[in-house]
Amino acid sequence: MTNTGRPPSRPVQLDEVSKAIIEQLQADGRRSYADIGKAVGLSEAAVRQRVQKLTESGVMQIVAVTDPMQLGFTRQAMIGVRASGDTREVAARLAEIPEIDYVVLTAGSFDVLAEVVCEDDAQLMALLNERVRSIPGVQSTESFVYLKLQKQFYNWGTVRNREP
Amino acid sequence: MTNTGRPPSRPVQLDEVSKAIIEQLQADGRRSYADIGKAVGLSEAAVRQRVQKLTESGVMQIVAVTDPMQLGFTRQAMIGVRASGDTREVAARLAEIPEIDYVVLTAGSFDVLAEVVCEDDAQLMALLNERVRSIPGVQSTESFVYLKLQKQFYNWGTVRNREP
DNA sequence: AGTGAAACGACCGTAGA
DNA sequence: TCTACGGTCGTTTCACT
Repeated sequence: MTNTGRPPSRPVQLDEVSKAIIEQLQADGRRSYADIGKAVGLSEAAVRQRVQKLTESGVMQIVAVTDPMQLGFTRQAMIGVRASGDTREVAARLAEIPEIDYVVLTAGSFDVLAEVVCEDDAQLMALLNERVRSIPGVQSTESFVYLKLQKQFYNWGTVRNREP
Repeated sequence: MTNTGRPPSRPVQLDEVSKAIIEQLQADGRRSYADIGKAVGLSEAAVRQRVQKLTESGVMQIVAVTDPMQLGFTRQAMIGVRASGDTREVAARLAEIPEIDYVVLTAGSFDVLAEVVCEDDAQLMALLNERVRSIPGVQSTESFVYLKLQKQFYNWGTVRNREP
């Protein structure tokens, strides 16, 4: 169930049919295997076997996603963090914050990038000052407040953590 | 089907039961309504009605997500873009690039943030120089290569575009 | 790996509290 | 908005290719 995480010994090669199946499920994760079969030219059983293989091998996952905007989280931002010491610890601390839904360690002029989802500016400001900048090792932060999301396509990486 | 996008006239208030249903579907988007009903203490029909309402109103979506690592896309990076002129046009151009899965217009020292998913450094470099930095209006870019994804939780924003 | 068929279980519409 | 129930369709298993 849980994916091992890291590095693919050898990348999984998908044929056109599997890609088509994934596309169907990207449009609607609950589409029936029978419908998908009709769309890609395969029997229901064959589709189901492929989907099972894709999910069990950890290549694909079918999940619910929610719209933060409609739930009242109207303020989003990316926070760039510069840190001293072990940046993994800083990242782990950031990941503990429920309002932060995305944390990645990076090479570049930031050590960590974190995306926050807040209800308003006040919550964002409080979060930044009270819970982000107070983490030991955090030297400075830079915030990029979202104005408009232009494109979003779902991938997932090596870790999939629920909020703590 | 398509969500209107933007600003919630009034945020949707979810009760504990709906939150529990969403949690079930975040763990497994194909879990049956009957199973979910057992978990949250509701009949199958009631669960189905709530899920239908959540999806039709655009609060929730059930989709397949894939793991770029396992598919051979081992290089990911966030690109910060500084641009002159209309940043919306730059964002639109970035969104046309298939390897870019995430584009957001921001207020801050970058005008646009874009996440790229590449197979290797060579592809990333070519992408940056040939297709990003060549976009009219792009003044400078800064790249943050991903070392480790620490946390990821799925939300979706105002736009959900498939690759062009 | 894929197909086909039969048993089972999930899903859907409707009726009623 | 929930439960109850019957009809329909999807899913599962298995034998076969």
